[in-house]
This record gives sequence, C-alpha cells and structure tokens, in this order.
Amino acid sequence: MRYFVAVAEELHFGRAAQRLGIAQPPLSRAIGQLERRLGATLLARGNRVVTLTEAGAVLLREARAALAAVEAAERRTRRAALAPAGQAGVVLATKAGASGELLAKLLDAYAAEPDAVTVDLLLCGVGEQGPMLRDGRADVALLHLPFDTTAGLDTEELRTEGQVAILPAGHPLTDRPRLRTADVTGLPDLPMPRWPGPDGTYPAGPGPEARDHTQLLQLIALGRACWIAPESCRSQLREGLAAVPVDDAPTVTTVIAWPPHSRSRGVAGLVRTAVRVCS
Amino acid sequence: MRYFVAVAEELHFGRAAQRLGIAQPPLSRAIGQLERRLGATLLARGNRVVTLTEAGAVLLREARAALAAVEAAERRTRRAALAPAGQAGVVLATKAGASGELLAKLLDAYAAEPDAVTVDLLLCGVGEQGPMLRDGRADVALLHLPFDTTAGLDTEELRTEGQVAILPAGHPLTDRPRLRTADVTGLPDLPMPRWPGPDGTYPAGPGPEARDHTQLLQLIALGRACWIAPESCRSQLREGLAAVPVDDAPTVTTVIAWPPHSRSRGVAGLVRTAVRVCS
DNA sequence: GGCGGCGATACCGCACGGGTATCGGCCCAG
DNA sequence: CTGGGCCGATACCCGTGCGGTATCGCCGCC
Repeated sequence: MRYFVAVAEELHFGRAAQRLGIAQPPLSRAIGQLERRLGATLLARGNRVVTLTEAGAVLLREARAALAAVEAAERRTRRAALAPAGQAGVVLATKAGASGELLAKLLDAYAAEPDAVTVDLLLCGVGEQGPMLRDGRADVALLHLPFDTTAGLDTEELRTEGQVAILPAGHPLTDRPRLRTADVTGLPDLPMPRWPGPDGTYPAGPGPEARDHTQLLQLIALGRACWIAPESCRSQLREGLAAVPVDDAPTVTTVIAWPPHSRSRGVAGLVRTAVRVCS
Repeated sequence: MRYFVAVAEELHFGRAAQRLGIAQPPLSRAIGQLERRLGATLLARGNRVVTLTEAGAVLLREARAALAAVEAAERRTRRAALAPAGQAGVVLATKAGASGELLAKLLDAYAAEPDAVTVDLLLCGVGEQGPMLRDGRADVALLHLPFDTTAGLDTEELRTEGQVAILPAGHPLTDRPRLRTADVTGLPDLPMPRWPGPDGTYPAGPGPEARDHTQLLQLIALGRACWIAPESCRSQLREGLAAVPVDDAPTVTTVIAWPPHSRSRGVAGLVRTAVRVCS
C-alpha cells in the first residue's frame, strides 16, 4: 500500500521507486500483484503517462487513512512503552501562537488535577493538527473552526469568539467602533499578507509574505498589512497595533479534539479539564 | 498486527495460532519481533497466564482501528473496481426494522435524483453500523442516538423524536395519556425482554428472550413483555398493541453517518437527499 | 530511422516466514 | 518431593517471495 500511494502521488514508477528506496521492477510487480489481488485496475498506463483510475482514486484515499492508522498504532505504542508505569503522557497539538491564555489556563488547571499525566506540547502549522492526531504524532489537539476540519475526530466545544481586525495604531479605520469584512479586505494600502501553503510556496497576489505570527504583527505595525484574527489575540498585541471588531467575520470556535478510539485516561482528563475551565 | 490482535484477544499463544491457521512457534517469534521493533513489551508472560501490558492495550486498540482501515481500503477498492464506469454504487447500512418509512422516503427521493447511483442495503443488528462503516462493508448508515455511537464518523442530523411504550392492547397503563419510564420498567407482569449481546448470549435476568422485532412484538401482543421504542414505530404496530408516550425517556435522534474521508459522490448525494427529505 | 524514456518481463539470490522437534519453567497430582 | 502435562521459547530446516540486475517492447521525438 505504501508502494501504491507513492506511485499514485508521483504518477511515475521510476520516481516512486526512487522515493521508496527500491528499484523500479519490484515496484511494477508489487503494483501488478496488488491489482490482481484486488481484481481492479488501479493505474492506467497510457503512453508515457500514468493516470489514476476511479478505483485507484478510491484506494488512494483509503490507503492514506490506513497507513496513517498503522503509523499511529506504532507511534502510540512506542510512547506508551517508554512511559514509567501507568503514567503514559499525552501529546497536545496546537497552532503556534493561537489560544495562548486558554492553553496556559488549561495546562495549569490540568496540572493541578490529582491524576494528571505529563503533557507534551506539539506546536504545528495551520491545519496540521488533524493529520497529527490521525497518524499518532499527537493524542489531543486544540482546533479552531471554521479553519480546521474536525472530520473523523471527537470534539468538545470550548469557546466561541468573534474576530477583530488587526491594524496599525493610528490608521483611520481604528477610529471606527466596528468594521465589516469588506472594509478591511479591500484596502489598497494595507493588503492581507500571503501565507505559505502546506507545500511551502506562497500564493500569487499582492501583499507581503509572512511566515509566522511575529512577522505578521511586525508587518502590521510597520503599516504594510492588516489581518483578521480571533479577538482573544488582543491580549498578545504589541505596541503599535490596534484591534477593531469585525461584525460579519465568521465566529471562531475553539474545540478540543482527539481521535475517537484512543480516549486514554490522560486524554479524558485533559478534555474534562478543558471543558470545566471554559464553562 | 493481525497476529498480535489474535493473541491479545485469546491471551493464549496456542489458541491464537490455531485461530490464525499457523503453528505456535512462528507466532511467538512474530510477536517477539513486533515487540523488538516497537521497543515495547506488549504481553506479560506470567506463569501459565498471558496478560496485556499497558502498551499492549494501547496497541490493541490502535491495531484494531488500523486493521479495519486496511480492510476498508480493500473492500471499497474492490467495489469501486467492478462498478461499470463513474457509477460506483453505495452501501447503506441500517438497523433491521428501524426507520422504515424514513428509509423508504429517502430511497424514493434519492432514486429520483438526476445523478443517483445504485444503493445497496445492508441490514445489520444493533450497534453494528459503526464497525460496518469503519471496515468498508458499508459506505453510509442510519444511526440512532443515543443507542449508537458516532465516534469517528461524520454525521448529519435527520430527525428527533420521543419514545413510546409498547404495551399489549387493553393493559391498564394504556388508559393513561402519558407515562414515565419508571411506570414501565418496574412492571412485574410485563418485564422488558432480554436481547442477545454482540456475542450472541443473553444477559441473565427476568424477561423472555427475543431475537428480533417480530418476536418482540409478538411477545408484547401476548401480554408477556413490554418495550420502549421511538414513536415512529407506531406506524408498524400490529393489532393487539398499543403505544403510550413516555415523557422522560431519552429522545431518539436519527442521523445519517459516513466515514469522514470517503465522501464519494454517491454518499454526498444520499446525505444531501436525506437532509432535504427530513427538513 | 535511431535514440531515449518508461514500464514490463526474465532471471537470480538471499532473507524471512512458516513448519517440526525440542527445551525449560511452572503448576499440580500423587 | 517428584513426575507429568501444559505452555511459551528456542533451534533448525525449508520454500516462498521480495528485491536486485539485465533486458525487452513500446512509443514519441529529434
């Protein structure tokens, strides 16, 4: 299956073999055997070009999930093994720079619990928490709807908040008590910065490139950009920045999420504490 | 991993090997290798008794999920392969005897859709739909909260209804306009029937044994039992039965559920139709 | 028409999975 | 206290299968 996923992603037997660290002929054979075993043509070998068939597309999705599941099994078992005894820690994944005080409150409150286990933090980029949970690199995560997807995860809602526009202090818009999205997105002098996608490249368009929150805030303070963010980030604003509520921006819901079948004692305690802290 | 799950379930190498159709020594070795690869002791070989370690318990849960995922991958790919072209059907799992008219309405409405694909029905027992979805025997299912668990599934709510007590016609309680749970569960002359568990055995206790809804209704009509069921089952009541609303019984929510990563065109259409039909 | 890219096929060797035989520890019966 | 039986581990052997190299067949392109 790993082999098939590699070929399906590369759409090229030679490159896929290289990526897998094996030679091309065994790979061809392996795919052939898989196709015979499943009774399905997975790849259409056109002239000099390989395409996914419908069955192949189905298998690609399913195989990715399956591979993530076995990776998760290995990782979680390894972690459970090296824990002392009855004290397997949990790994909490969260976006770097988001939910700062909520996270702090949660960790403090949880550490005070009588049966608390150690909590390791795993800071990751936007939208990476889902995969982290699915392949076992993390056990529980803080997500932010509607930006993250909770498909396939169990969740508890923690907090709902509006969004604010982050502007350079002194900008004309900061005099207004509230704004609308259109007021902010259409500013020629303050474009929204561009973020690198999952592949590390920046989308085309106007606006400066920013790689993390620090850079972003710096750009705003310099009067080169603006941004819309959950209102809880107000507590982290440095000098030179102002925040104005944006009425029609989607509300952001912070949820705590975990993979459905792995509700260990540590995860359960953390979830319970999170719900209690936020209610 | 299959090997490990077998041993973990049997807690006995010999029996596990027999179940797997291999000899015991290779099995011992395989488990040993797995333990070395993961760097974890999975099974505590006590004197004449094998126990799961904590790490083993973790792996058991994770491995079950992983195995279900690869089974699902194989099954779904096979099904996708033998479909004509762009017309992969979907398998809809539902409890036998539940949601009858809703199901009929849904299938009718969906069949009338322009891009409908064939829908195969898979009737299964209580609580089996989740596993069916997870290991690929089904693509979409109708579940009933709070009886079924939706952990790890994407869902859309379809309908919420109260519950009614099903009593033999003419029973004194049928004169009351509404009941409370305690009124029904404590009746010495009309005990609740016992259902076989997932393993096929009946729990101990009073009450007759019933294997399906037909038997159940028959028992009630004969004045030997009573039952509490969603009110939509009223339409299926045969003569000799009466239904009285039970106020404090938990409301039953019918949801349509599907595995999160496999939202194919067919599943999406079915879900859309279901939501439309029920709103 | 020759060349080059790419997947399939042919063939070989080794490593790993599975089998049988046997050991070692433990409980229990006598 | 000792022998037998149960059960998992170990030792050793064998065949299958996976991975490697060499080569073919096909097609597009210069």
